[in-house]
Amino acid sequence: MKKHQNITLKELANDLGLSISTVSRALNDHPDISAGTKKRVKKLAEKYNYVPNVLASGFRSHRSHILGVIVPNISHFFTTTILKGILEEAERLGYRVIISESKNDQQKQTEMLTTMIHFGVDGILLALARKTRSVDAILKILARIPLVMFDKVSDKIPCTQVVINEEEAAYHAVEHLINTGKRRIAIIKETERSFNSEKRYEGYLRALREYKIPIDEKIVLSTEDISMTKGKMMANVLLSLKKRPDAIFAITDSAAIGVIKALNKFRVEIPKEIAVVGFSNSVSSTIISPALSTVDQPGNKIGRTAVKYLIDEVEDPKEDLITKTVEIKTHLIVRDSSFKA
Amino acid sequence: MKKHQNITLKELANDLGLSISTVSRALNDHPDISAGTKKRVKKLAEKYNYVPNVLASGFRSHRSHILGVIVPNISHFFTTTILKGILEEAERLGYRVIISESKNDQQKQTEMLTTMIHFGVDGILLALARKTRSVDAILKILARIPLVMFDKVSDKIPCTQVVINEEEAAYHAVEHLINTGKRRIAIIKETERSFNSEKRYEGYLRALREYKIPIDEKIVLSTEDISMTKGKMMANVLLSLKKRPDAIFAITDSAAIGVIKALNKFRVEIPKEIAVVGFSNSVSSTIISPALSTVDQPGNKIGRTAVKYLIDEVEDPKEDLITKTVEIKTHLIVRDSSFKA
DNA sequence: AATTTGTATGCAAACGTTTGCGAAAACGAT
DNA sequence: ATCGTTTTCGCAAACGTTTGCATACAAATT
Repeated sequence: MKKHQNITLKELANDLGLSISTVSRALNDHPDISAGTKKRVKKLAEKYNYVPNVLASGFRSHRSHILGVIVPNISHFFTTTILKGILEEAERLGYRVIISESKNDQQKQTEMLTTMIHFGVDGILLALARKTRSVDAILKILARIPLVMFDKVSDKIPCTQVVINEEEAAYHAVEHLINTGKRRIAIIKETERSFNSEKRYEGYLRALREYKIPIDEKIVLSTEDISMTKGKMMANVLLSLKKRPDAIFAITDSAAIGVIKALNKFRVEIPKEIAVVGFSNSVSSTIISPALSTVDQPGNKIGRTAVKYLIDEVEDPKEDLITKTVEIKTHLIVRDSSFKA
Repeated sequence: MKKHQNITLKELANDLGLSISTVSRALNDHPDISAGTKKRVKKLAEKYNYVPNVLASGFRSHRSHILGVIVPNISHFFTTTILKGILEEAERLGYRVIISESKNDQQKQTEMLTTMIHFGVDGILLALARKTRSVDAILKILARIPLVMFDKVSDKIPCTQVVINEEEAAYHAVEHLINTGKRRIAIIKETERSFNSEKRYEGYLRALREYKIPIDEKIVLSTEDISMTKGKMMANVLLSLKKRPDAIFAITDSAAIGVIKALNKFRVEIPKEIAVVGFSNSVSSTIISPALSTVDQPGNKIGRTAVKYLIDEVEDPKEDLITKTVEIKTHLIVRDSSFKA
């Protein structure tokens, strides 16, 4: 017999000789209830190990205390660090988290958004699927429940967004290469209209501009579905150039690792001939040899702050939409694939 | 005004001139309702885009359609592949999944189990925290709601368990080394009473026994909190031996990678002098050079089957506890760290 | 003493669904 | 025509909580 034999408000009330409503209010610290009864009630509740039936109270008060999270791919290390942060903070604040993977499929993403609403989540955390063309569906969601975006965001959606300082991070990565004497710095970025890629490219451009290094289109490479394999391919392209670069900035660790593999294959000395810098500080960046210099993104903090802002909104809903961007600081980790300072 | 203006059963009933109960039953395919009305009801429900209020129905029927998952660490690649499988299968069957991390902390684990119950999950999927000494708390949970364990299990808990054929997988890994001519095969395993480690060790022993290779305690190494660093340390130990091994089987990819790093450092030729085989087929196994031979564990399948069995139990609860072990087949992936067949 | 104000508690409705039971309608068999 | 069956449906209770309103009593004001 698997029974929910949890004690209920009614039983507490009976035991105390009080009404259900008084007990309920006492437990919720309602100002109408005297300090004495509150204490009495809470003590007994404690003793009987009373926990409110979440389903019932959620049903009644339209609050499930569940947050929905949608990410493109749960397997990316960086994503898991964010999820860790989300889980920790949510649990700390008494919320549970349901997670879904959009697999970078826009349709799946909108589907998940609506089913999450139907499941009664109190708010949604969203990292946009790549190739999200239309944000209409998301705007509709936004009109119904609190939404906070993180990592993969869009400026077309008026909500609070928690991101890293992509542009600045990239700027510092490139600046680091410049500081170690590199002057012909290639970049490997994404073709598709990716928010993150664009920002990082901007940082790259600004660094070159500020250090008065001319921009050479020949070593600005773009690829779609950036990956290790694509990194290898792009490295091959760069190696075949008459004027080879002396450094490569890949906007993704996986691509950077592909680059290193290609350079290793052709016995190019890293970082002497060509230095390499990646982005994300994935586990693999310390596995590859030479170890990859990369930008560390504090995923945990991103997750925590995203949750914090979301719950703020859940518990104190605003009438109007506000666009707020919270930038989390990153920092560069210099390893053997580029010179130490 | 963020309102839930979802259509309800009542409104449907009014529109159709039927009672709420009839509409409810029609939508749930109750045999009492005629085919005609069912069709009528479903059509209108479709038209109005009716979705049952999950909170309400959950409250009433004691079914939340939410599954709880507890894993030690969400950041392990293998874990994320399992989670992927869990998410896919659960969503396919109309369930949501809430995930928690025990961080290998037994107390946290029991805490999470109870809060999950209080949150009204229909069933729980559990991968045991390392160092779970007492299973009492889990047995209590088991008495209340369906529980299925996976990956990290314990034979002290009478429930269905979905695992890989640890022993056989290890056997084949070692057999492979033997087939490539290796005769002095070291193993790096865990000290603590880890179910997985024990099983893999048994497989190692059986392989040696069956191929009549004597077991040398000197090259059976144990460590706690097995990791890359520990792998390096163990490799150093093995290299300092008078009679070095000609192969190392690490029961974990991370340890195996540590081994490779150490061997590389001392310019030991892999696999000629010493071959290395790991376990898990993590992403890093293709990043390290030489690429690591390892046992691939089909995480996705593990997740899917675990969910399947759990939902089976949820939807058709059994009176008695049954211990059933489901073994998912693995297969060895041979890469450059050992000889190709 | 009468009235007002304030404090502390209880009553009962409501949230949307499921479900046991009863009743009406339709049908068949006698 | 009568009775029994079966089919199809509605009534109403129940799940545990929250909350607007009413009530009771005490304290304070006039």
